[in-house]
Amino acid sequence: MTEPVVTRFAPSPTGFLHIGGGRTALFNWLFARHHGGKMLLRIEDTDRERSTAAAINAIIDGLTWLGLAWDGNIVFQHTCGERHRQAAEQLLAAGRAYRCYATPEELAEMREAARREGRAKLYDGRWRDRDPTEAPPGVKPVIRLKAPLSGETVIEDAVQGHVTWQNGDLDDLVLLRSDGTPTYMLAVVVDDHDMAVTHVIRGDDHLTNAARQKHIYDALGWAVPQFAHIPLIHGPDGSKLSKRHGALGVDAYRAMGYLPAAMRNYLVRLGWAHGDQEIFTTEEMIAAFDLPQIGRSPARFDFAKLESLNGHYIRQTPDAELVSALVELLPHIAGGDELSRAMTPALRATLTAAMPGLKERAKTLVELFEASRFVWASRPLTPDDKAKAVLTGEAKALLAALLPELEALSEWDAAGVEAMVRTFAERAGVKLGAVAQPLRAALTGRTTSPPIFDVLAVLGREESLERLRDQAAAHSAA
RNA sequence: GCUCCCUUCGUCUAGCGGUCUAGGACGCGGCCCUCUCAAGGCUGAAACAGGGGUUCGAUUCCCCUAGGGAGCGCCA
Repeated sequence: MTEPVVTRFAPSPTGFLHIGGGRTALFNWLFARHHGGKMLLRIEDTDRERSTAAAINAIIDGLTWLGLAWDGNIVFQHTCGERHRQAAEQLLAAGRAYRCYATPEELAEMREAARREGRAKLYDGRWRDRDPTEAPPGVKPVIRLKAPLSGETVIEDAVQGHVTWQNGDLDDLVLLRSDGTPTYMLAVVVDDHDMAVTHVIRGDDHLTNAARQKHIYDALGWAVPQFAHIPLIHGPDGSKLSKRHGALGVDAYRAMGYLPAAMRNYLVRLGWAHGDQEIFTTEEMIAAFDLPQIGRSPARFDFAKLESLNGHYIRQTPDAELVSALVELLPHIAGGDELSRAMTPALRATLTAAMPGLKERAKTLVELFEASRFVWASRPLTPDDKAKAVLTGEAKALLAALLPELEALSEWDAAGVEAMVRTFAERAGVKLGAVAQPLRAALTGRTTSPPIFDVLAVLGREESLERLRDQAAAHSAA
């Protein structure tokens, strides 16, 4: 029998959920689900300064929005300090660790010398075998691990393969700081062990840490979990994603109008593939996802592809659901409050009716919002420049002639209006476009919109006619 | 500087020694559809970083070079 899979996502609270962290969480989640295991969530909040409640909530919100549910209670690393200290003491007692009294100045010197001489090892081990009675009075020591001096350390990484380090290049890391608090290296190892984590899936910026952490596992006599170091996400220029590339937090993507399903689909395909398949439902992702197919080279973030995927998911989303998503996003969209204020059950119904035409044309919810303007704009409309250009004297004359015929129409639906307008255009000896474009300009104030007969149907008889009358009035006034 | 990792179309990738005249997707060009814009359909341009090996045979295996990335704290 195989042991149950336990993965974990362990972000530090920095104020938002990093998009790369989102992908790491997704991979952990998919792997756990695929194997019927669990994904735990641990907040690495040993840096008490940065770990505000708001920063922690940002992570929780981000994961929730992405639809990645963790199992069990959230573990807050800072609450495990006593256990970490205990582990360090245990190593000290076993002779696998020692107290080091080197001063910051000495460490700086050592670092400098190492760099100058081209050595990888920074700390020279000066307190490793020194008699503790030689300890300088009044200096609070740190506890360092007695790392192996010779041989090599090998990590069998599920993504990176065998990765080998010469132990001569790895030095004695600090386990416990002089103030008695644990370092990240110690805390991670102890927590992953205590949480019974079987698979550590994280960014490959941690790959070198894995070698050091293995030393700690070995000293403690614990089994090393299966590591999987996934390549980082890079910006379009090929360097690690950072502020200068723009959006870093998943909250920013949410505000830009991306759908969680699209984010998941985009993120999972960054560094992972399943043959030629591009579109995955969550179920399909879970079924297909596994570690061996993860690539080893970093992937650049490509907004164009994300947008394309998002457009696909928008088209796929049922109309009422889309309206809900849009309404929820309104507070985060510039100008969104205008629609929020205008919102009524009737408008919501109209908006829903307009969705089939709108969603076909939007790549983000923000675009959907912009394109929906004609639905809720108040009369008289102010046409944009392109629309104004369409409304030539000739066009206005056509609309004026069309108006009474529309007013006389008994049935008001897309097909009926279309049949009528087509006949009208034929009679007038013009192409349908010559009537449709002015109609669009007058009814939406834009030159692009959903099919014009759908617009007429969505707007309804009264609103449509009023907008056309507005136009006629402006025409005769001019 | 040192350690480790990476290298297929512009981008994400398929490929796991012969099936490769290197496939898909996004983006880009053209055509079709068409009331605009999309969507959709068809179609075109576009890549194995370079050099050595190994092999009957390398995109696939090994080495070197070049380029790129990450990590080198009493941060996480």
